[in-house]
Amino acid sequence: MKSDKISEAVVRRLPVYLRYLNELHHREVPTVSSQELGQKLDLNPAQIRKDLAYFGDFGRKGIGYDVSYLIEKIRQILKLDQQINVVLVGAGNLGHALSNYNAFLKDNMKIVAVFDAHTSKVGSRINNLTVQPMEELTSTIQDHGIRIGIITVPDVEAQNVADRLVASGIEAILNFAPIILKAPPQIRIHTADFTTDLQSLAYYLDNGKEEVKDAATEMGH
Amino acid sequence: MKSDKISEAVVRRLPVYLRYLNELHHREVPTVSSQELGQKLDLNPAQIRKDLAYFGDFGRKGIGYDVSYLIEKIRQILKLDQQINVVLVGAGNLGHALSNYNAFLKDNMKIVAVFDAHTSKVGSRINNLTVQPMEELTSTIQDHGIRIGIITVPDVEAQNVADRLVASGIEAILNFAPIILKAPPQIRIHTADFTTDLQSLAYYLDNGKEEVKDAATEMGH
DNA sequence: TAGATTGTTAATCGATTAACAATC
DNA sequence: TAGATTGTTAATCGATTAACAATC
Repeated sequence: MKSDKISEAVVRRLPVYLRYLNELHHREVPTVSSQELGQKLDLNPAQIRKDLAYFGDFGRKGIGYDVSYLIEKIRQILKLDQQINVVLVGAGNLGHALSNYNAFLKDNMKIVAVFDAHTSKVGSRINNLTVQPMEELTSTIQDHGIRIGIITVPDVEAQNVADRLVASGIEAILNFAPIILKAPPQIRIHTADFTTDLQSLAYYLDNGKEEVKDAATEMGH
Repeated sequence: MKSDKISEAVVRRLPVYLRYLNELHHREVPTVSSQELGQKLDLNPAQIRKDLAYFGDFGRKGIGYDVSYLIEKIRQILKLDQQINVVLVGAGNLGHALSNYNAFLKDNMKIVAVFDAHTSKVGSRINNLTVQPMEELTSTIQDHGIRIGIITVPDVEAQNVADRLVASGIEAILNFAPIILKAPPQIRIHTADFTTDLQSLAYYLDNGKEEVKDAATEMGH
C-alpha cells in the first residue's frame, strides 16, 4: 500500500470494477480473482492487482478478493460511502435523460436539483424534481451541500454555467457540452462528449473492405 | 509523414481540433498556430504538431496552419468527408436526446434509423424518424448502408443488441450501456458511460477541505 | 501438501514534452 | 533581415505487463 499520486487511469477503472463486483454480489459469488475480473472487463490481471494494491491489501493469496469486502473498500475510496448531492443544469432532452439515471447512480450519488435559464422550462417537473431558475443556483447548492454539477446546456452557455457553479462552491463538474471548460485547477472537470466519441469512431471505419473477413475468426464473446 | 499505427489517443484528439477549427473558420480566422491551439484546448503545442504530422505536412513554418485547409484534411482523415449513416437502438430518454443531436453531428454523420424492442415505442416519431421494430434491423442497416450503431438500451439487453448489430454488418459501436461489450476485434467499440465518469469524479472530492483556498489563485480562464 | 493467486519488483512499452534545425 | 513557427529527433515521463517470491 502506497498513496502517492494515483493516476486518473487507475481512478477511472475503479467504478468499472465496482460495477462488475456489484453484479457478482447480486449473484452471491463470494470471491473473485484478478484473472476472472480481467477476462470479464478486458483488462490485464496484473493491472487490476496493481490498481487495487495502491489502496490496500484487499486480496488473499491463493483465494482472490472477497466480493463484499472489495465493494466496501472501493466505495470508500471513491467516497461513495456517503451521499453525494449533484445538481444538473440544463433541462433539455439530455438533462431529462440523465435525471432518470438516478436509479443507476444508486451508489449514493443523487441529483437533488435541476436548473434551467429558460422561463419556459422553469417550474416544470422532471423526475419528481421541479426545474428551478438560475437565480436560485447558489443558494440551493449551498443549502443542500451540493458538490458536483452536471452541465447539459448548449455549448455557448456552458462556460458561463461552469463559472457560476464554481462561484457557488461546487467541487467537480461533469460537462456534456462540446467545449473545453476553463476553471481553477482544484475543480475537477470531466468532459463527456459523444460527438467526439462518434467522430473518432468514424476513423476506424474500414474503407478498404478487403481483408475484413479473415480477421473475423477470433470472436471475443 | 508516417502512417504506422496511429494511437487511439491521437485519433481522439482529432475531433477536438476539428471542433475548434470550425469555430475559428466561422470567425473567419485564416491561420492558427499550435501554440494558440494548445492554449485553447489545454494541450501541449508539440503534441498537436506531432499529432498532425502523423498524417501530413499541413502547416507552414513561421506561419502556422491554414484553418480551412486543416479542417479539410482532418475531415478526410476522420472520413467525415463522406456521409456516414448511423443507427440508434433504444428509443428511451437517452436515445431521444441523442437523436436530437443530429444537428450537432453536422459533419456528415447522420442518425437515419431508430429501433426499439418494445411495441409501445414502435411507430412513434422521434425527431422525424419513425421508431422501427427490431425485426427490421438487419434489412434497414443493409439497405441504408448503415455503418455505425449507437446502443442506448438497458444494460441487460445491450450485448444482445450488439450481437445483432454485428451480425447485420455494422462496423463500429458507440455504447451507452454500463457494460463491457464483447465483439469481434475488427468491430470498434467506444463506451460512453457517464455513471463511470461521475463516480470517478467523486474520488476527487476533497474531504479535507483545508488548503483549497490557497490553490484558488491560479485561475485558468 | 499441491495448486492458486496475491502483492510487488523489474522490464517493457508507449505517450508526452523539450529542444532545435529548417524555413516561411 | 529578424521573428515566428513548423516538423522531427531525442529525452523524459508514465503506464502496462511479465515474472515470481510469498502465502493462503
